Amino acid sequence: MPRPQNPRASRSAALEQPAASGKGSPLAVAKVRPGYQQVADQLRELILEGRINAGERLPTESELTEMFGASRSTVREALRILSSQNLIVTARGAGGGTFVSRPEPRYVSDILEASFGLLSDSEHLTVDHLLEVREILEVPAAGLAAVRRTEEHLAVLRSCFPVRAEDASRAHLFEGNLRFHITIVEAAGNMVLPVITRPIFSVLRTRFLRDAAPPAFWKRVSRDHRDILAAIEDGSEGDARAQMDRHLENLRPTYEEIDVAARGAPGAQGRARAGKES
Amino acid sequence: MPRPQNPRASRSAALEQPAASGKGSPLAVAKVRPGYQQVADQLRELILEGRINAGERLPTESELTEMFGASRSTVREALRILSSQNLIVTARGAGGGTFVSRPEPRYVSDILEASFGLLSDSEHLTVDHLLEVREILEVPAAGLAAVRRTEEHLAVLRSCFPVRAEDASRAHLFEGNLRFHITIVEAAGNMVLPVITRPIFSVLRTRFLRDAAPPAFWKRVSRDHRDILAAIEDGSEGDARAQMDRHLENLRPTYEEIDVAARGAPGAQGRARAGKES
DNA sequence: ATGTTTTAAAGGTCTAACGATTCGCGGGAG
DNA sequence: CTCCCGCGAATCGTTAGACCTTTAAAACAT
Repeated sequence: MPRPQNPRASRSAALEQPAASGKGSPLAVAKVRPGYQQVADQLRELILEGRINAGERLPTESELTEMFGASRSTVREALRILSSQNLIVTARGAGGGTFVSRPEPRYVSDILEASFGLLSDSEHLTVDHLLEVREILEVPAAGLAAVRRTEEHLAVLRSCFPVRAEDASRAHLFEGNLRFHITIVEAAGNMVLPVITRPIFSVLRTRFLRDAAPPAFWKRVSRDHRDILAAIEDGSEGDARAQMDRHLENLRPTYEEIDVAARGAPGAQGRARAGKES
Repeated sequence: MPRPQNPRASRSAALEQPAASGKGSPLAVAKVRPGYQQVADQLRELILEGRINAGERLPTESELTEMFGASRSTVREALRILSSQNLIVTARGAGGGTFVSRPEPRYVSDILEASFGLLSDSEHLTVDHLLEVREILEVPAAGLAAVRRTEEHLAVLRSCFPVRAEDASRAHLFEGNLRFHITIVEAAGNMVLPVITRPIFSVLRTRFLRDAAPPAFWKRVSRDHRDILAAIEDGSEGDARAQMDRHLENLRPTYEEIDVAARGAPGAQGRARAGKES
């Protein structure tokens, strides 16, 4: 292999205005942008400005082709860009077309998860950082949840405990764990919190915890959760914060041990393998 | 206009596995997915799994065409999807090709900003929620910054104050404001914090504050900032938290007044207009 | 009325070029 | 020998046109 590695400039694109005509060199010019980028930028502008409202239909691909003076392929590539940013959805058939998407929080979480996952590989995003963010977010969230939770939230929280010991697989245990914490941040009544918390949770699991925690760990988690739930049931903000804080402190050592072990023993898991496909 | 509105199902796509073969109906089948989605999904998998590392080159479009048994158009649409998720970058010319992108935190912020902006329109994401998240994030961040800040951070923070009164335009004032807060969360030493804080800041400005704040507001901001800076210079975690908390409480009324005013007086600004293009 | 067939609109896919950009190499000028 | 220029190849960017598939609604038959 002849060093493929790093090509030329990074050429950000994606979410930038073509402008950049500000100060600096008096000969500042805009870099050439591919047609599909220009089309995508303009359409995104229209959507973000609210010129086309959620649920409304965009012109057909043929019409866009005419409007922009570009070929259908170019227009379609622009539409793929927008659709992968969840700004539009497409439907085939007679009443079909391209529609401005109603934003769904779940999409944002998915994107964040992919991004954090990559950042945790190459940039300096460590397990400590992620746990720190969990503390920053979930401790206040637990406090708010104690005040704002509904009966439905409490019901879900009570259902997050393993029913029969040893029946639950690791995956199952983690599922309950995830649901417990996500429900709490949802009960805090602020949409932003679950959107951010969920991807951090996922990354912590897939890249760091990796189902390697011992049963004792899950025992402790279960006990902690009971205490947290009790505080939230009581509606005691301070107590809920304290319990959540304690809980997150408790599980930090396990995450760090597993992380260190994974680093020490190479060839353990998934990332950075030299693929040898068929 | 014959009611364009909401087409059929939302058809999430984007970041899902084709699987879904689990429990539920015994006749569970996978929905038909367009070719470009399948190609994008597979390539994304390869990248996220680390089978292809950052900076490495993917096969050329012609090779992918052969590998997937799809036309070049289809492959290219898949590549556009991945590039808009900042997983790849493309370079033209001889040594060119498609390269796995090194993730940059800034991209994540851009995506979050667009997403939060849309959510603040149609979903229940209010100015109160955003301010609440700022408190949750920035109060602990200020505390951490007081402990972890370097001299460089302090230098930047000191440069964020308006030099001459009335010289600074609203945009300029906000720029300094933004830089001050972002620098603090950066000084906290946790990459995740600025990534999340920046888009929240931007959305608060563009959708709620809209440069409508009176000079008295900016006076107060400036005074608060001085107090916060002093606490961070002192290295006093508790003090820094307290000052930041107070600051955010101080500016809440202004945001809310402007928000209410904008709602009360229609036709004020940008979003939700019935477009009438040429 | 109700069920079936036809039709037309729209996105999805394919093919086959040609254009534009960039790197590296080789030849000519100094 | 060195430097510069230009040429060619590799690769993405763009176009044009055709055909397929899906879907809703209109037309038709029962």
